[in-house]
Amino acid sequence: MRIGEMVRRTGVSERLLRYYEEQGLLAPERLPSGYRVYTETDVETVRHIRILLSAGLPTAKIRHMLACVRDDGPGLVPLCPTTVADLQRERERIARTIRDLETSQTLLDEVIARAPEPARSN
DNA sequence: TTTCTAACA
DNA sequence: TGTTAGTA
Repeated sequence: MRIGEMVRRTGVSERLLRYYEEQGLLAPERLPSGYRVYTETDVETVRHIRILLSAGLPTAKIRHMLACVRDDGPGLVPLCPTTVADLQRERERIARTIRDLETSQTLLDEVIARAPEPARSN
């Protein structure tokens, strides 16, 4: 199928589908005209990409992860032995980011709390 | 009409 | 990411 149908099937915009290709996440074949040709597998791959992206993984990690994942309907299943470790590492990275943001939030709360009454009316 | 690339908002 | 221009 060409990109138009992919947009309908996946709900992902043309722009984004081309971007995923540029990032090495998809590799559709080309017609002599230069038009991209996608397969059913690509539709599935886009679903995986969306899930991994929602999980906060960068496209570079997703690129390696795609070959190591299966889809049993309800969710993704990590296959390669390194995949689980990679996911745990990402989880830790996210946890670290959350902690940093909480520190920032606390700092802001303290500053806000010291504001004179009239200025705090937000 | 649909898609492509490249570049700008 | 959206949008746009000029094509094939």
